[in-house]
Amino acid sequence: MQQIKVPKGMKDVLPGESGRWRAVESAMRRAALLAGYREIRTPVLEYTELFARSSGETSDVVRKEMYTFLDKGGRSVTLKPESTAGTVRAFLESGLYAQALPLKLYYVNAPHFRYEAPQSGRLREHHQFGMECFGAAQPSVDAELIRIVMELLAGFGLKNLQTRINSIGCPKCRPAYQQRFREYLAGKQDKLCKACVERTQTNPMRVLDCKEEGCQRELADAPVMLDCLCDECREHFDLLRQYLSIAQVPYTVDPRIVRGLDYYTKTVFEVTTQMNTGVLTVCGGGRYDGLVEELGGPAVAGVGFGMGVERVLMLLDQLEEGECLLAPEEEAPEVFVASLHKGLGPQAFSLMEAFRKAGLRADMDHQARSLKAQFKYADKLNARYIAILGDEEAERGAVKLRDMATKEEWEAALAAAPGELKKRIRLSGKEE
RNA sequence: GUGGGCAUAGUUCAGUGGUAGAGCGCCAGAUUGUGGCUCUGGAUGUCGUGGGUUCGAACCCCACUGCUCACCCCA
Repeated sequence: MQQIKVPKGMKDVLPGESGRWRAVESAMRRAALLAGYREIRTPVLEYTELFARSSGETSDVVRKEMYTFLDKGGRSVTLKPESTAGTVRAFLESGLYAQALPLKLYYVNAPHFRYEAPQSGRLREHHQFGMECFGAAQPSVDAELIRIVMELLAGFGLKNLQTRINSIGCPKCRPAYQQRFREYLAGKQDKLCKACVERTQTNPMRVLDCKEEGCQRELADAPVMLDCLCDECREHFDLLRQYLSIAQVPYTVDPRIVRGLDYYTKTVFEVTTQMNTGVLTVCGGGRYDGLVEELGGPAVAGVGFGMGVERVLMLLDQLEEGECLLAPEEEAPEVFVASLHKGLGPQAFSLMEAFRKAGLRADMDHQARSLKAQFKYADKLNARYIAILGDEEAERGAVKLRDMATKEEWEAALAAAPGELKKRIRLSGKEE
C-alpha cells in the first residue's frame, strides 16, 4: 500500500514537541492578558476578496501566495495568509467598533497558509501569535506592542534579536513622496532588477527592501519616507521613539523597512535575527489607520503585529542547554501500575482509576506483558513511581510502591495508596 | 517560477556491477516478582516509481515523483 504522507509544506507537531508549543503559547497568553488584550478566534477560511482588498492586489501575498479555491457553491475562498484582515472583518461584522474603544485583541496559535515553496523556517502552514488594537491613534500603543514582543522573546531566553522601526507615512504625505521617489527611480530603470522595474509602477516603495545588491547600490542616496513625513506622521514617529526609550526597548531606525502589505500607515516594525543562512523575521507589524475604513467601516485606527510560532521555536532550538527559559509542562506518569500476571488486570485497572481520581497522572500495563517488560516501559515513560500488584500483596489487600529513582520500596494498603503517594509527591515538590 | 542536494529497515546512515548491511530503537532471553548497565538472540526491506544498458543493477543511463536547501517574498 502506498503510504499517504503529510501534504507539502505541512508539519505534524508530535508529542515530543507539543509541550514546547504549549509552553510558548501560554507565555504569549500571559503577555497579552497582562496588557489587557483579549482573545479572538477567526475562521481559517475567508472570502478571497477580503485579502485582495486589504493586503493589496499588487502584494506578493495576494498575487502568488494565496491558498485560494472555489467551494462547492462556487465562491472563491482563501485560507488566511495573515490575520489582521479577518480580525478587522470580525470587528466590523459584530459591531465591536460600537463598544468602548480602544479594543485590544490577540490570537494565538492561529494557522496561516501561504502557497509557496517550503524551506527552512517557511512552511505553507504556519502558526502565528498576534495582537491587534483598534481605536487607539496614539503611538503609546505602537510602543506597547513592540515592548511586549521584546519582553516575550527575551523571556524565552532569546538573544541577538534586532528590532527595526520605520514610518511609511500616511495618505496625506505618502503620495508626494512616492512621486518624488518614482522620479528618482526613473533615471535608474536600466540598473534595477526586473522585479524592481515592475515595482516602480505598481508599488514603488517595495523597491526599497529589494535584496538585490545592484538595486541597493542604486538606492544609496534615494529619498526616504522618513524625511518626507507630514507633521502628524512626524510627531507620531518622534513620540513613538520617546515611548520606546521610556520602555527601554533597544531598536534601530531603518528607513528601508516597508513591509509587504498595502494597508500599513505610519509605524512599521520588524523583529529579526541573524541566522547562518540569512536574516529571519520573527515578528512583523505596524499601524493600519486606514484599513477599517477600507473594509467598509468607520474611521478607526489600528495597529498590530504577527509573530511566527515555528520561527520562535526554531530559535529556541538553537539555544545552548540552560539558555532556554521555557519550562515545558510535566507529562510523565507519576505512577505506573504493573501487575504480575494477566489475572490481576481488573485490580490494576481499579487501582489506576483510584490514582487518577486522586489527581495523579497514572497509567498501567495494557499488554499483559512480563513484569520486567512493564518496568522497562514504565522507565521509558519516565514514570516516577511504580505500583506493583502481586498475588502476595493482593491477599493482604496491599500494593507495593517503588520510587523509580531511589529504588526505595514499601508496601501500602490498596485503599490508602493513592492518598499516600499524592502526599509524598506534594512534599517532595515543595522541597525542590 | 529558477537552481543545487538527497531518496536503502521504525530511525540515522554505510554499501560504486556479483548472496541486503551497521549503529540506535523495538521484542525476547540471560535474571520463572523488579527498570536503567552488560551480554546473547530475534523481527522488520516492492533498495522512491517506471523504463534502459548488462549474463547480472541498490550501484551505470534516462524519465518521473517525493523530500530538502537556496533565490524571490515573508511569520
